[in-house]
Amino acid sequence: MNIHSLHKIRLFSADLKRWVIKKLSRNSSDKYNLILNAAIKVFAENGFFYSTVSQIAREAGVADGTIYLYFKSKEDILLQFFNCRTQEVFDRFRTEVEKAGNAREKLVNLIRRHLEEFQHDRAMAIVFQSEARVKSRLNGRLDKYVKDLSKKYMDLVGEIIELGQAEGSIRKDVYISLAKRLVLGSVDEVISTWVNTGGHYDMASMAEPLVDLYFKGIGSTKTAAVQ
Amino acid sequence: MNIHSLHKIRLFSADLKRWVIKKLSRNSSDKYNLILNAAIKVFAENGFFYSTVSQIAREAGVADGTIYLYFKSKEDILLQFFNCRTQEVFDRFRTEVEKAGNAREKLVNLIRRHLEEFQHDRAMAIVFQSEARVKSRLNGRLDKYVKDLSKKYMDLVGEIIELGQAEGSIRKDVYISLAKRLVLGSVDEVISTWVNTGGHYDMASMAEPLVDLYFKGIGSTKTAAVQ
Amino acid sequence: MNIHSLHKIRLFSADLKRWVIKKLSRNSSDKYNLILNAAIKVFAENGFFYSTVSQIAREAGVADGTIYLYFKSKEDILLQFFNCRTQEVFDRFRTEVEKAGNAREKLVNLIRRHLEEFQHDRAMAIVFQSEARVKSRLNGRLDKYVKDLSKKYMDLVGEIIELGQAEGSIRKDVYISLAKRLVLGSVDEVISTWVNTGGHYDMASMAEPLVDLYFKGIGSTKTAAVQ
Amino acid sequence: MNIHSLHKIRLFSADLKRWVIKKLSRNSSDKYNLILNAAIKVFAENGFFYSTVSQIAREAGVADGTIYLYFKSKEDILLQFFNCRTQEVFDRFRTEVEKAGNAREKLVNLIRRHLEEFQHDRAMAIVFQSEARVKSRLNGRLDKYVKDLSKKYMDLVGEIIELGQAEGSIRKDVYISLAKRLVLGSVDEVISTWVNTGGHYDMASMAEPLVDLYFKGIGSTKTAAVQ
DNA sequence: AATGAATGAGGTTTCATTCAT
DNA sequence: GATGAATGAAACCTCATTCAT
Repeated sequence: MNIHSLHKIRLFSADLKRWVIKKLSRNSSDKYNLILNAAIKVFAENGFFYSTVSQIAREAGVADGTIYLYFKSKEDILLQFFNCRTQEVFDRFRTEVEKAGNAREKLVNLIRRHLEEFQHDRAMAIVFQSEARVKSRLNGRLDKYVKDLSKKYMDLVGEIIELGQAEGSIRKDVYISLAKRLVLGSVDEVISTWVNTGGHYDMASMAEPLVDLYFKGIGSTKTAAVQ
Repeated sequence: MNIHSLHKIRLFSADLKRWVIKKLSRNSSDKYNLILNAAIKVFAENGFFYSTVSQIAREAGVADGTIYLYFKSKEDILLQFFNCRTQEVFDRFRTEVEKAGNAREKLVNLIRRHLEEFQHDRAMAIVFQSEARVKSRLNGRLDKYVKDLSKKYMDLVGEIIELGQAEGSIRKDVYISLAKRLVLGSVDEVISTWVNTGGHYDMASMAEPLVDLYFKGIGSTKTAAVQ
Repeated sequence: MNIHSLHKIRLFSADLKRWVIKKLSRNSSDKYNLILNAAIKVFAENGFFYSTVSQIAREAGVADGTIYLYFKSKEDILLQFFNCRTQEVFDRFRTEVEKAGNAREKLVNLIRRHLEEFQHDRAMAIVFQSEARVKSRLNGRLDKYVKDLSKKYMDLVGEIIELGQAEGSIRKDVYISLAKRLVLGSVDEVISTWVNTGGHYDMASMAEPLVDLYFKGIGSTKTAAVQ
Repeated sequence: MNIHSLHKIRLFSADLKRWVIKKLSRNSSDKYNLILNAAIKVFAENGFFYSTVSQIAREAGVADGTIYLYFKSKEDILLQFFNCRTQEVFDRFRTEVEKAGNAREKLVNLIRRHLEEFQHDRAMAIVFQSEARVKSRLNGRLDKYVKDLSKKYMDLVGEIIELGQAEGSIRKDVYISLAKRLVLGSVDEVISTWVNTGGHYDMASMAEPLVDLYFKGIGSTKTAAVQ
């Protein structure tokens, strides 16, 4: 009996436990999501590059090789995350926007939903905030999704602003592409701050004050009027 | 003490002087910066994790081993970038802010300088935007610099806003921490967009319109007044 | 609890049984020993520091990476050698000692077995003689095993000598700790010589003459008596 | 001013001190021995393989390159140690042996001197005990010296034993080559133990008891007589 | 479909040695 | 002779991926 054997025995009981839990709890068809969720969790903890396929497999309770039955590669997992997970989320943004009657409400709904979704799934928020901008060989394909998503978001905000201009609630002389970046940038920053400080407070309630700031600006009425 | 001793002492101090001059004048900074710049360029092209030390060495025109005379590790290069490069830049931000007389001008100066600096060194901009948020083992020490810098920036914006409130140019009821995130977030987004679209247009000229947007908001005067 | 549930439970326990059997029966010991033996052979030829992991892998007929499934590092291989291989051998020493009835026979059995074991596995002998004393960073952990083993051996010899003194076959005024070093040192030297000269002659047969020398000394009877 | 600069400045004062000490204390001709001694000290601390040429240079207060003016390579330093240092020591053994009148005294003188020399220079003792047996590519040339030295020692002991037999103080039926290994092995073991336990006690005084043990053996007179 | 032992390419890093000053 | 910055070969080790079971 050597150290190697001893180590194996220790692992054995941990594995046994995992095996029982897995057998008892799973209906064996949703492996794709099981792995994807495990991966997001692992990526959120260690970052994509410092996460290993084995870690993901362990977290998911499957064998390393199993992952390759559902994903082409480690990079593909991240790709799928950006592709389908964030698409789903974005679709819910749209629904929420459509519920509102005017530009301001639409913007509040969009941002509130955005903050809610990210607040609800912190691992997703971390991965999104951390990995979306990473410059990497993934870029070719990752960019495709990230830029697409970003564009959709921008377009959605653009539509709302144009609606507001038509309604008369938003100034006609607003430089739209700048306004869009103002919105997306500040929401992004709010989420980043939330993520970096541990994610313990309620972010969604910041939607209303944020939109208020967009509309009124920080200038005093007098100043604004004078200009 | 005889003449012989005296002579020895004279020689000694001549040698000492020569030794000190040599030690102090060797501008090892040359190669340090040579390598750092090469690394930033390579990181900007491939991303930190997909860059190899050999690539950096080739770009700098030195041997692989030479890099380890100036940096502890590959990670250390990125750390040094965030530590000294960005500190230098930030110091110039402060100078620019101090030049202006009122809050609005200070904000314009800060943002214009920010955009100018990043525009001036696109590789730096790319690395900063890409790697600063990456969740990694680096984080422990990288975060130290990134968070520190971010805090300094936030504090600077905070001071400006408070000044504006004292001046009467900024509303007293502005939720300061939100306003700060509005500013940092939108500037960040402007830079990211610039980087992602190839960095071919003039970003610095967007400082004035951006600040205008902060002050006046996007809301039409009527709406703002009504609320 | 219905029939369906019952069926599931039956299947479950069948699976559980299969899983446990599989886990326990995999004889990973095979490859562990395959690699360990290959390493000992390579170490014996080149010395630990001049042996490369690739050489060991080639000798074992596995890929370089495979080695790291069974050993933490190159150093760990040497550590495992000292830990388990030499422990096994030492246990056989003890058994051999217990077989004998008196001190002299015990000493002969111990030494004969010692010489036999090393003679039987020349690579082991070489590695043991060469690497056990090496001053290195390994020392921290290597020493643990080597000193422990050395102490056990010393204690065993000490017990035998004390037994001899009780029996009356060994002088009461013998400085025990010196006598122990006499025994261990000379056996060590006999093995070293055997190793260095190519290991072609029978070492085990030297046990009896050696012990004879210990007991009678080199002095002529007359001299001994006179003193 | 970055971390790199700071580090350099810290090193500067250490270097300055070293430079002054060196200039003041040395007569610049005995570099060979200066380096050799420094190397022995470093080898004793870290072992040959974990010692770097830079460490030796620092310990000697010379530049790395200077070492190669006096030694062909790192290995050559160890070689020179075994070649000249131990030869010198061995020559003193011979002188000591010649001083004595009979075999027993000669043996005591030899061993006492041996223990004294090693006790006097612990670093030498450590390096000799640790590195002499290391199986390495050095072997080709290192062995030459080590084996030669070992043979000389063995021959010296052999001569003494033969003298003793002629004198009548040593049994005629002693298996000489075994007796030689008994002597060398036990002295070696005594030194190893002394080195490993920190080298704080007086080893030289063990020469007399050791030789006593060689002559009288451990057996009780009665037993010895009976056999 | 699921497994996980085995693979081996390729990365980071060290350090003995050289050579221009 | 002396220096020490620069070199680059070569080592250890990791881990994404494969494939026989």
